[in-house]
Amino acid sequence: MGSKNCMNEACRTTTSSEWKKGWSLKSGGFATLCYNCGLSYDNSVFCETFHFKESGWRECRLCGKIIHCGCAASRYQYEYMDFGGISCLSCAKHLEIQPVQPVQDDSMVLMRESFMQTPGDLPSGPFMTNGVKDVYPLVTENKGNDDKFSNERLLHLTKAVGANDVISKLEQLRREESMLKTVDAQKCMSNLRQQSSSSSFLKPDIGRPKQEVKDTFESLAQQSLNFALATPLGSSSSVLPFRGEIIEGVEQSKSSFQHGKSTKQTLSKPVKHSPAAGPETNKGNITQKRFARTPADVRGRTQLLPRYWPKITDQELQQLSGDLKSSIVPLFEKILSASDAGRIGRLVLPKACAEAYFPPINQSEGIPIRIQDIKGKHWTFQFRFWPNNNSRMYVLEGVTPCIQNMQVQAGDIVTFSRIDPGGQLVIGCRKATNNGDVLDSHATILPNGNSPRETSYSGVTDTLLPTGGRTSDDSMQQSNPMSEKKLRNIKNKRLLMHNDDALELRITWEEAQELLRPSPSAKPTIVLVEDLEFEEFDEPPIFGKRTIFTSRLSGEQEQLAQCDICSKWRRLPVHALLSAKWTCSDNIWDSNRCSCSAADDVSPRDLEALFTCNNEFKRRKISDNVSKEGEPSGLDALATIAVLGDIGESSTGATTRHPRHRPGCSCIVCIQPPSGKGKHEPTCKCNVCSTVKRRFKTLMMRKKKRQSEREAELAHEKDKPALAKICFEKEEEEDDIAGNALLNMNHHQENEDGNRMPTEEAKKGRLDLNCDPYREEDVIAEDNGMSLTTLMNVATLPFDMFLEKPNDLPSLEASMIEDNVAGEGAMLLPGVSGQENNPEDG
DNA sequence: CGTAGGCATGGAG
DNA sequence: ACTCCATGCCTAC
Repeated sequence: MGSKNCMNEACRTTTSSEWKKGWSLKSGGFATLCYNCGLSYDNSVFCETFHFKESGWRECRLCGKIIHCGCAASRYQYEYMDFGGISCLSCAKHLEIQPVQPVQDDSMVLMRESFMQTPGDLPSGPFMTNGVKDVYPLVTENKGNDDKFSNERLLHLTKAVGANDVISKLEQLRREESMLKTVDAQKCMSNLRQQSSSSSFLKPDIGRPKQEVKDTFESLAQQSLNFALATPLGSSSSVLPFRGEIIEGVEQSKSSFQHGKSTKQTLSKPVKHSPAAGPETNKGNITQKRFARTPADVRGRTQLLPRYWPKITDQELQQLSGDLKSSIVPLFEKILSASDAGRIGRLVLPKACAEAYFPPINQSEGIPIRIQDIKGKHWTFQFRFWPNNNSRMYVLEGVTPCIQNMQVQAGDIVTFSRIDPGGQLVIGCRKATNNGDVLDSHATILPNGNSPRETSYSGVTDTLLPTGGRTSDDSMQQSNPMSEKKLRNIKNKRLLMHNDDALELRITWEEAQELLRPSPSAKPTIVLVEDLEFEEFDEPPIFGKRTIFTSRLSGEQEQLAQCDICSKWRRLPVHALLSAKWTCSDNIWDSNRCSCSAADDVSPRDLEALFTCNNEFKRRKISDNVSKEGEPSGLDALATIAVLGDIGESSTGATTRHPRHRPGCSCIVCIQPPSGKGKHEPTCKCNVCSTVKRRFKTLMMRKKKRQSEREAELAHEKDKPALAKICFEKEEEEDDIAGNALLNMNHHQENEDGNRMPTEEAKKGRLDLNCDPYREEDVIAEDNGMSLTTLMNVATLPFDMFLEKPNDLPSLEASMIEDNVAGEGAMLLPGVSGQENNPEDG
């Protein structure tokens, strides 16, 4: 590893032999620690493995950000929330992490700031965010004793907390410090010991060893002291800063509530897709977003999985504190499982939470525990555990009345908080209808405007609801023994949540796809893929303005864009690429409509029709994603979108609707006259026609290519004629099927999967070949996601790029199109005949 | 037989 | 390989 200097100013050990093996790194190998002071000498201290398996991260009470202390976390674990001290995991000795100067008064602030690196200084790595808040690693270099409020310090502060907050933060600091001076720590500790011993559940077990009881008192008092000092600060976080003197050598207790077998630290890697993750989101109105609060004390933080972190908003916390007229410390929360909400009345408590925040129990039967709800009503539960795999499973028994009283059910969230001082536990609830309720969820507004629960949950919520024992389970399993696993999965809360998230993510991604535009400065590189030209960009795409692509009956393409200022809709050329911020003045294509004073290009009536249909389309899109039953293809969707835009010239009222479509529907099906009027001309260049022709052309060319290759192979492999013939015929058959499907406007991904097993129905062209019954993932990805997205992109891109000669299809192929369309080539929309579906008809 | 209590099992991380 | 935990399953009442 070479000779290195220890980063610790007070150590500065320079040696190549005295670095010792530290924590394991995700990338393999180990961090190296200074043998002298234990500090890591390189950035490995910041590796992901480190800072979430170990406890070197804490919340800065200055700026509220998660900050790394720079300590040798493989050896030490924090017990306090200020920067002054850490506790050794092995010997429980309390140590200072900054041995240069004693920590007191103003110097504490100085030290904090000297540790803090500004975001611009951060080395690249996964530690930039932890999914909750910004993460600012600390360095241990001492920047000297310059003025606490020097420009440099202010700059650091500015970068760290945002310019608007600097003044208030400094003022807050001054208040804290003046207040600290008035606090008699000893008296406070004494008082809190009394509170602790009189608390309903903070009483130490009689059977516990004296030392443990003493430790409990010490720790309790320390925690309560921390909180008592922290509460008046009005911090938005739940940190419990400790501002007292760091007492060298004071023996620290282990966790006061840590009972039973000590648990491994389970804090997993950060959830980086948390709604509030990242600097950008942090700059926003963070109080409006539900983000995962770090647990109420360090012990909790190091042991709780992020999914249990309380995600109460500041507003909710304020309200709760106001309602209860107390200071509330959010502890943890849990999404109710079916079992939890079931009538058995047993709420499984996360082990780490139970051991961190509930009183220690040594007997399986546990103890009765009084918990108050947010209305002040008290409930008594039995807090107990079951031995389980050499471990414990903690449960609250008798929760049914409370659960029912709160009107929560499986999937909803129960929260546990603590009133400090006093330690009274508070149970609350939160309905799972909020997008941000689930940690892994994404702040996504579904395209249909519904909440995730209203969409994704529907249909499975019942399964989650209390089923009252195994009777219903049995019946379900008996009725369909093959799907027992699936049923289990559906009932699995975790899976359910993840599925929901995936759905949201997929939809969001699709939507995002629609908004992607090449960077203005990007020069595309043209690459040929299967005879098709694609533009490749070195630069990442940018997000453009959402527009609606339309086509008139004449086949002319256009798109509608809304002005960000006047909200009027403007008709623009289909090739127009708009930036995310777009106004009428940017309308360079129409001099008459380049001002907000110009009349709206689209009448309100047409707009209404447009959005009605657009919503219908999106609703169907989501429905397809959820149920996988409806099978409108991507091309259908594209066609729908395309023709939806005919609002300008073809009012929806003038169309003939298929009886199975709802009134008001003006989708591709409904606007198609049954007599065949209004069909697309053979020379039509609309998105749909172009796509079909292009795809077909590619298919045919590839088929010919394969045929010639096969013929060449056959000529060389005459000893295997039979096998070659079979292979050839199989491919030919697949191509025919693919061709049929393509011509049916229902297959837009060329099928190269030789494993597919065409059925008799498929051979007849009756099946939707998007759905491979042998590959479920194909059904999901291709039918709903990829194909649609692909086509949406196709619709977004200039079509001429792909279509060299739109009308040069061989007459044979053109006739095939017609044959298939007029014949059995039916797109199988549920309940809709193919002829009505097919815009190529004619 | 139905229900509740307690433990076991297995999927997920 | 291990822990956690949702829930299945067995048993006693």
